[in-house]
Amino acid sequence: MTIERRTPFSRSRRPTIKDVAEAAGVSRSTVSRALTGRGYAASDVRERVLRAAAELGYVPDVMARTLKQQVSRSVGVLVSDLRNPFYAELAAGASREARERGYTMVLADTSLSAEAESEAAEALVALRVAGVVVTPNSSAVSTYLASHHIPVVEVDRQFAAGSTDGVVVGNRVGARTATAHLVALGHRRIALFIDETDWTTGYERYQGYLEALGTGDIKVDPDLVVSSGWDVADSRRRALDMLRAPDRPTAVFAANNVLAEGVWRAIGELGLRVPDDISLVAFDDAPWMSMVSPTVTAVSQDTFNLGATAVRRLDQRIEMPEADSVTTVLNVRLVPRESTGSPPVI
Amino acid sequence: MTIERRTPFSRSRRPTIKDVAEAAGVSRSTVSRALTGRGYAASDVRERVLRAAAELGYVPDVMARTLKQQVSRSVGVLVSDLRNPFYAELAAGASREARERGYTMVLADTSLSAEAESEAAEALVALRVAGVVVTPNSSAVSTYLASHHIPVVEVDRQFAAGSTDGVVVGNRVGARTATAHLVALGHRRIALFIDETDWTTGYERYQGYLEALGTGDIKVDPDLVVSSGWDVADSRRRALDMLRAPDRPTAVFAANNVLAEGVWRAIGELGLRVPDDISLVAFDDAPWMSMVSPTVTAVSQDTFNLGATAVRRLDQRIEMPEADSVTTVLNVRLVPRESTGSPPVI
DNA sequence: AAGGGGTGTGACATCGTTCCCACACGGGAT
DNA sequence: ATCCCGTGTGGGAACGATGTCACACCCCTT
Repeated sequence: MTIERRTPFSRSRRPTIKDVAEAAGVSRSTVSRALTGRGYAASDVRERVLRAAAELGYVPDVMARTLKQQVSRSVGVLVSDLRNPFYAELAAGASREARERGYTMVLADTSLSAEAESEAAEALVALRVAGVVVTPNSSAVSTYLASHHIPVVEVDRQFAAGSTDGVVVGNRVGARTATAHLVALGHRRIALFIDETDWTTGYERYQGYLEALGTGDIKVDPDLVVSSGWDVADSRRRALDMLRAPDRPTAVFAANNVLAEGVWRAIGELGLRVPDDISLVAFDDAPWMSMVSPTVTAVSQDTFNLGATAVRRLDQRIEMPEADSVTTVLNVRLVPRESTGSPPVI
Repeated sequence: MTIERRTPFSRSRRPTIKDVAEAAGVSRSTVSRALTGRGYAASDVRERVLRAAAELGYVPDVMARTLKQQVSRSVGVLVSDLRNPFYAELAAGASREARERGYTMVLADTSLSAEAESEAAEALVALRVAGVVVTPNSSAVSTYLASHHIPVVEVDRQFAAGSTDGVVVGNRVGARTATAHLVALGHRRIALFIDETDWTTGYERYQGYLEALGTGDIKVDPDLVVSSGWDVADSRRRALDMLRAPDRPTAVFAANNVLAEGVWRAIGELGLRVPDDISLVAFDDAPWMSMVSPTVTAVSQDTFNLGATAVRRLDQRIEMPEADSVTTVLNVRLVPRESTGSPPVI
């Protein structure tokens, strides 16, 4: 006679499909069929299985399921900086859409570091995610993930247009509209603050700026185009330098919300009146822009939708891996506010 | 003679440990030992294995590993609303700390909905995460996860203090300090805008408010305590009502950044001068508060650190599941700005 | 009575990894 | 010569779920 001894963990072990099977008095296969709804299961048996599963608090192990099925229901989302409301909102949109489509979202903040980005990408490969949405810092991620046959959607900016899907906004049009708005008000010395012009985002906003100047018959002054760093402090410093000069511009177009904040702070510190002394228009409408006084004219992008659209695109790509890659361009909208007016009369 | 035919997928199949083993001419066991560093492996063999793995672009399958080892290296993070800078920053902190400790982060935005929260919790159980950080909306999540033996850290607010870990800020002290600041300036009609008083956060901020009034020998006027909804619009509406009344308060303490925004907007719309007509102090220092004019006095919490600390706590809990539960209280700091001054003389 | 179809169930291999165990080899001690 | 140890390697059984396949019914038809 043997004494059945429970291990100390038997009570605390997570119930598996086997436990449910025993409780319901059927085989594991039957439990699987009853719970997933694939294959036969008599209604009374199904009933019994469901009850047993509920009683035990059984939750199928996604790991085991994915391992067996070789397809997972989670997506990776890689954003540059959650503290920037732009990325936060984008992530929020991605989160909502992912949830709606039954994906779990693995999110990493890559802090604008290429290293963190690669690390995160590798983790996503290891997790066998079904796809990845990324605001890329280089072409490395897309290439790497592509080599592992993981669908990628680049969002906000593109490094691998043509070979991977992208969801971006009308950067060129937006920048052109913003600059043209200034031109129409009579400005001719219009500065551009921009972080990079290598990425599609920066490049196109730059082009839009140039186009608007061209249309207005304004010669481009290279001194008025500032390639600032990526943080508020740097942008502020550069803005202080520029605005202290005697031949300062009468208007500034800041190519994103961070740069805009730097310029805005510099303007405040120098005691310049907006828009009487200087006009300001920003690309990307951050919450503070409609709260400060005067409010800041901005090109507004539907950032939440940007994230949601990216996940939607990713889902479609997962469904149809072989379809041609698509770049979706979302519209932007100029929101005129108080920070833009006629240039000062000299 | 047979023609070897590659299946269409042979090139695209992800390399497994078996492929590495064959390429290196050793067994799977040896590859595993060489790559993980657990167990013997001659240095030349290790070398060969490493090279083979790199060449094939082999990335171990986390699913399979977790399934075998029964412990995962990912944590779940459940936040209420990524569009609120408070939660975004908290998530950013959690993300950084998770990365540093070698966890991948599964994040879900629960949109303040109990249903989304439960759904997300179930997904996390299915994923067999090692632990969960949550800004809870009810005690349900903690209870549910506890029943599955998944460690939980409640952050910002607590529903299961005593049985689960928590990381919160000094709500009572912060609220008392903020209110006392107003009292010290001479205010006696001080309104409180608060969303809920059922949750620890709201309850304690309320208590702090009461304490400061008590210390200042001020009778509490229930009409001045507004239980507003959770959005800007509602808070604004309530503020408009209150501030239009003839016996309006001379100061408002808004218990979070959303309520503060509503009140701030209402003040602006009514054309009241701050702080001459009315003073405003907020709990939770959102970016806009230091940008608007006049700047807004606020109780600042180190939100990023809140998220980071929560993950750190979770990691410790995962290491020592049986230790007593701990509630960590982070300090807050009153940042006096321009929105608070002496009450108007009647 | 034999056959056949529909219905329902269970055995078992499988996914990719880990890790316990067995074992092989060489050298040193007895 | 035997034993034992240290070093290194491979075999094979798990982990939990799925799904194919075989098969056992029962009822109906011929």
